[in-house]
Amino acid sequence: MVKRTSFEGDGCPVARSLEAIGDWWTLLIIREAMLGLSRFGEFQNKLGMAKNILSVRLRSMVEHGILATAPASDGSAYHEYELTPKGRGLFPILVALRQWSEEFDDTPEEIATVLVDRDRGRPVRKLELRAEDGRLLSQADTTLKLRPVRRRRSAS
Amino acid sequence: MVKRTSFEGDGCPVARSLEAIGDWWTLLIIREAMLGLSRFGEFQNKLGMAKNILSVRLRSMVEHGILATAPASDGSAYHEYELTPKGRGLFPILVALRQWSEEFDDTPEEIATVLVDRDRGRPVRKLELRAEDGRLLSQADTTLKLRPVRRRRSAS
DNA sequence: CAATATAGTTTCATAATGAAACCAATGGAG
DNA sequence: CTCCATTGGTTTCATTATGAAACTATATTG
Repeated sequence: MVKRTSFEGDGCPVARSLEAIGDWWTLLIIREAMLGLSRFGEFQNKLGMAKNILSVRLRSMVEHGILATAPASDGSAYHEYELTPKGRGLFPILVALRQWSEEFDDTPEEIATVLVDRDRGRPVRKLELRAEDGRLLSQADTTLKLRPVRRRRSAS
Repeated sequence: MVKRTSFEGDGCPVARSLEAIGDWWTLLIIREAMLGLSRFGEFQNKLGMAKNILSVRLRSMVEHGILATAPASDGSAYHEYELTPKGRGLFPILVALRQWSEEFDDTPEEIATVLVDRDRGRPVRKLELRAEDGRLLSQADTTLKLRPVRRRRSAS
């Protein structure tokens, strides 16, 4: 073993995202950040995780551009962690994970919360994958295509 | 340290799904399974991972009901791993991860593939989250609600 | 100024990961 | 039927990651 294998150079976009968020804690930290938490102690309290691990994770997330540090909004000398647009972009992943649990968990009655539409207070629909023309797609309706290699030209 | 913390009892559905698929390899194995791989050697070859780790992962996925073993379809005495409905249900998560990379990766030109609609061969749209009535929702349009605790009644 | 809270870092033990060697059961060639 | 390669693992061992607890430095509160 040299290192826990890294997927940085991999052409697979799934592998690439796992490189940044594919560990046990990162997505949970993101989830809490989306709910408004921003301070080290808040994360540590809410998640009950070891402080050294939290420290390492937060640093890594900042390096990956998922979180950014900012001076504390309450005027204190401490700083806080806030989601960048890249971090907020993880929302669909959290929703997908949630919906998978809701649909397939053996004991779904233990799930404490429901994601609702703020206006109506009604549960949201399942995530939908659609074709360009709007047709709903399932996995069987999709394929992977090699991305056209866009060669850079000297002029134009 | 006693154990790598488990999220089994947690009420958060995100944590619950991470319990099953929140490690470095599981989702990549799923991805390959969705592309049609089913044999131990195929996974090992394609992913280039250590055999002992693959062995542990496959066993865990079978235990979690994501994969099932079946007699080999080619008539040999070996068996193969195939996705269960629960496993196929992970598709939106893979799509969400892919789209996050596509949108936020620093070097998106390195991404090798595009997910297309099989009929037209055109790239799919971004995953859409909609309200019951069909309105498109962003994170800001949603909230978490406590799930009503459904008490079990003796009769009725 | 003393006490306490915040945000970490350090130290140490244990668990997970990975590479490589090993092994048992097929499957195939002759 | 016999020998050999392939498949599908397990075992062993070294290294890395994780976690609990103690420790520390700075900031805030009384």
